Amino acid sequence: MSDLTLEDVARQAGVSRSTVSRVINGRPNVREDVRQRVLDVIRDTGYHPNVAARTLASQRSWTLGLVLPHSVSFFFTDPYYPHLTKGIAQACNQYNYTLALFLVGTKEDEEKIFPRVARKGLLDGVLVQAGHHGDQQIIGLLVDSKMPLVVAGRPFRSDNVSYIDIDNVNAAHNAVRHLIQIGYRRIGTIAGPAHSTVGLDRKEGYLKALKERGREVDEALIVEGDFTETGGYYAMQRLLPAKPDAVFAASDIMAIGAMRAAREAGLRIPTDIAFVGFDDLPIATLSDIQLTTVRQPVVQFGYKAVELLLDLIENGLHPVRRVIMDTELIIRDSCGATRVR
Amino acid sequence: MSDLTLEDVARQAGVSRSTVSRVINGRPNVREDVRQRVLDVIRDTGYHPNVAARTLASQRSWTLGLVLPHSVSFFFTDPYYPHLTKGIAQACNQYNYTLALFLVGTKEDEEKIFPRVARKGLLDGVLVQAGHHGDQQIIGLLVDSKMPLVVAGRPFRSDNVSYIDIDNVNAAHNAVRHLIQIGYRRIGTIAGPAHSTVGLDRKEGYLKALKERGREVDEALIVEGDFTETGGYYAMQRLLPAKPDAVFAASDIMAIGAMRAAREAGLRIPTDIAFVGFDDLPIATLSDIQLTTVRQPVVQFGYKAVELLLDLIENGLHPVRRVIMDTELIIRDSCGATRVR
DNA sequence: AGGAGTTTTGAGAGCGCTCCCAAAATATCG
DNA sequence: CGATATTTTGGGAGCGCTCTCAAAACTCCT
Repeated sequence: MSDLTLEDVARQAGVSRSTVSRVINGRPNVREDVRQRVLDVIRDTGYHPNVAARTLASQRSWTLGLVLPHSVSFFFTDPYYPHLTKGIAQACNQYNYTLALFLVGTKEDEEKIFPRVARKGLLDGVLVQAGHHGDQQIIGLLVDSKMPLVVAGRPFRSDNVSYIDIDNVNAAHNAVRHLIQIGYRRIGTIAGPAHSTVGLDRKEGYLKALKERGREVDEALIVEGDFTETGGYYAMQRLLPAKPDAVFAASDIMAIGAMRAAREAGLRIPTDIAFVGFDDLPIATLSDIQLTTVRQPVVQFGYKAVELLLDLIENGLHPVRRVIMDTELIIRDSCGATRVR
Repeated sequence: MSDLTLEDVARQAGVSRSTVSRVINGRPNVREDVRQRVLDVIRDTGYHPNVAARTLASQRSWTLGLVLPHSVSFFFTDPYYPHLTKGIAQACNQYNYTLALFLVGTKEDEEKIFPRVARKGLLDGVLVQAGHHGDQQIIGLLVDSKMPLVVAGRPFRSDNVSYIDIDNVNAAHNAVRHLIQIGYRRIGTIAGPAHSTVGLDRKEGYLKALKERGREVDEALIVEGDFTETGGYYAMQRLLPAKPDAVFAASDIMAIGAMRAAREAGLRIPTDIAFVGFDDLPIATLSDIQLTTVRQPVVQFGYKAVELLLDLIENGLHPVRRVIMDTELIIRDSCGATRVR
């Protein structure tokens, strides 16, 4: 608790500031007995280096920023984000970094936050959750400032930016192909918003699966949701008149909402209508009917994103890195594959 | 982008470092035209002060820490926490503070995080989400270190610590009284864990309401959940044999789980069994049946917690502050009050 | 115009650390 | 055993800012 300085420790250990600094930073060229003596003093006094001083002198803050742009205001409605945050926080703990969280709520927030984030001195690197048109500004700012940056999710303009993503097209493709194979004829989709790469990619996968089998694409079977439960609910209501016998939702939470709407309309799942979600969050197994869904490794995704960022910090921004993580289709009850058809 | 320093700005504006510093910090005693000149240079150059240097010199980091101890590992299962975080982040943005997030996952995390948090230099103040036995250690550490500290939720030992909470006893009391007034006879509760103050307080409110009406307390009608959906589900299954006609759940998410169990057991809500939750998160209105619940101002709660912390930082740690926020019973369908009985 | 009071300005000393460099101590070898 | 190579150590400058204090520049009186 004492406000000890390096100096104090040095004096007590009978060595110089430099030596203590070496010990603290685990650098070589310190005689073993001296190192031990210093370590003892540090333990006894409960000394901890002053972060600000260290940052100033070394130009390294050991702090990473996580920016959640306004576009992820559904941070609070989609459990995906807490899980992602968990992975990120875990990695930060692991690598002894502090995590600074920037939740952009309003335009004014942006003005306050963006300069802070883009400026050296506070952050060693930044993670941005993106994939939305509106996120281009902060990404551009960060790229220009040469701040080490990893985007979680494919950004719209991805030249010169390192990002980590899953293969959304492929994952969606697999999911829909599965529905086709089971034998569904009228497969609808609740897509994500058109201004998000995730939404676009998953829809593309859906279309790809249909076309591959020579199916005609019925626009009435494609509706857009906003990655919220309520959004899924209303999307489903719009989808209902087109009489789908199966629905691929671009997120679990929308699938949940959609199933609610289906049930309200008197449909039984999966007898009357099948559902496949995306994410495989715990919530997928909590509804009355177990949701078939695309599992993506959310927590590891966050963890990996941090590791990628550290790589950029250590080894330079170029060449730009790309990481694509694997997904897996988890078959449960809601798609009807588990019962005889 | 440039790595400008105060010095550079001063030179360009033809003044001294001190004057620029005054301008930046909005201090008086700068001639208006000089101030303007400096401001212009700052704008033109895009200068931003180096955070580390400022922190070192002023002993103020303009950073607040949010510690989510291991006990809130359900950070990821209960939407309460994201909402709380939102309020906290909003306030930080508002007051120009940076928010550092410490998610304690494991014992090893504690060892890394606790010293970092308790040490001056990184944080100006700390917010701890608590109310769990296991949280006493970090609270004690922080109190000892004289770090400005606000606990969100009543801690077990609250002497010498400033905290913010809602009146859980009273809120639960109201909710259960409401059920009694409607006419339910066998009111059960799914309480929170006994090692949490929230769990204890809400249970106390439940008991208080029963006793007030001279009802006998049937231990079979009291089961414990863990603030997860699954926990609520299993708790309800244990409760079912006792044949309750109404259930007060200590959180919305547990109420959701409990209702799922009730439905599976063939009970209709609220005809056969009524439910009241606690929190009034958006999720309360998303199940097939609208949940009657105790509304607590989660987002404002977080916001207020930050304001309280800033008060401690500005005006000293003593006297210890206590803030209790109001709750409100929101009557919807699940309690059966909206239909004739 | 001169002096007291007030406001504005700048010099300089830190804040607590890192890191370079040279000096001191130790090891190595012919 | 002295000369050279190597390792260990400490001094000092500097990271970019704040803040005190005294000097300089203005006010406002009489």
